Amino acid sequence: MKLSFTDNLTEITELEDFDPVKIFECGQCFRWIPDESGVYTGLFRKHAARVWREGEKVFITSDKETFEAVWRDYFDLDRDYAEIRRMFSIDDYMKKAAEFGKGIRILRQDRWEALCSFIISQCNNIPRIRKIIEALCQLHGEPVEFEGKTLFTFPAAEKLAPLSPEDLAPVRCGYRAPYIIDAARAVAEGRLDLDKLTAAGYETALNTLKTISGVGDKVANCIVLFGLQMLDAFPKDVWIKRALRGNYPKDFSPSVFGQYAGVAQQYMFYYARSGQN
DNA sequence: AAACAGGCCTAAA
DNA sequence: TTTAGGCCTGTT
Repeated sequence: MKLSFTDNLTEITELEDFDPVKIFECGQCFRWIPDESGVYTGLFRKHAARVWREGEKVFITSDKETFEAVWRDYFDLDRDYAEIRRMFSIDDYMKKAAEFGKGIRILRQDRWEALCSFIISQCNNIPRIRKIIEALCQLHGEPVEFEGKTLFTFPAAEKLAPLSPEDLAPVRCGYRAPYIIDAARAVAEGRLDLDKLTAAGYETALNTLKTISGVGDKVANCIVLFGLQMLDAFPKDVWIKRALRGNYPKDFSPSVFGQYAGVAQQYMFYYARSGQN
């Protein structure tokens, strides 16, 4: 990976494994929106940017300082995904999935946002998940002025904690409203300290998250993977279950994919959903 | 129109 | 410990 900076633009070259379309559309996040030419706009906390790829170059509208403080970490740029993909040549299906998903990276997302987002994702489809999260941000997030437009941050737990489920009615999240508020209260009151979960280890983190109502095994694994960067977590949604059923023995354990099983999961999810197999 | 969508919760075997 | 039914809402 090679970096060069101008005033408000970071240019990355010599980095094969960075495809904005796959990163933002592979299902790990819901708030990066493309324009008609494939340029994505989004935020991490209060930091907004546009991101796109032209041939061998990746661009992020960010000065050097913000890139080093925010985006380098957010895009997990110090991890070698090409090397990870090589480790997945252990079986034919996974090899194809990793080739197909080449360019995906696991974002280091905000934990609280990941918790809420995957509560919302349950029994839901992606367009509606996006819509609900966007409404939540517009109604309760903080405005951020960016290139002449107003974007909104993901609302802080403290902001949602005092609300009632009825207050969330305009968000149209249905029966998930009390789940979101429960989670917000747990975080705001300090009962759930997301920052301490990483040190607690996988099992403890998973079980702690599952004490929040509306967070079961699948959602908890998503939070652990996308919010806590435990890349061995392997959330099993219906697509993954289908892929496993069709291509692996019944007693198959994702632990054969090792410490990056979660990355394997993401390649597999993206591949399964693409309908290419 | 009825079923389904990146589950979870509760009650009941 | 596993299984069925219900749940908000929007789309097909």
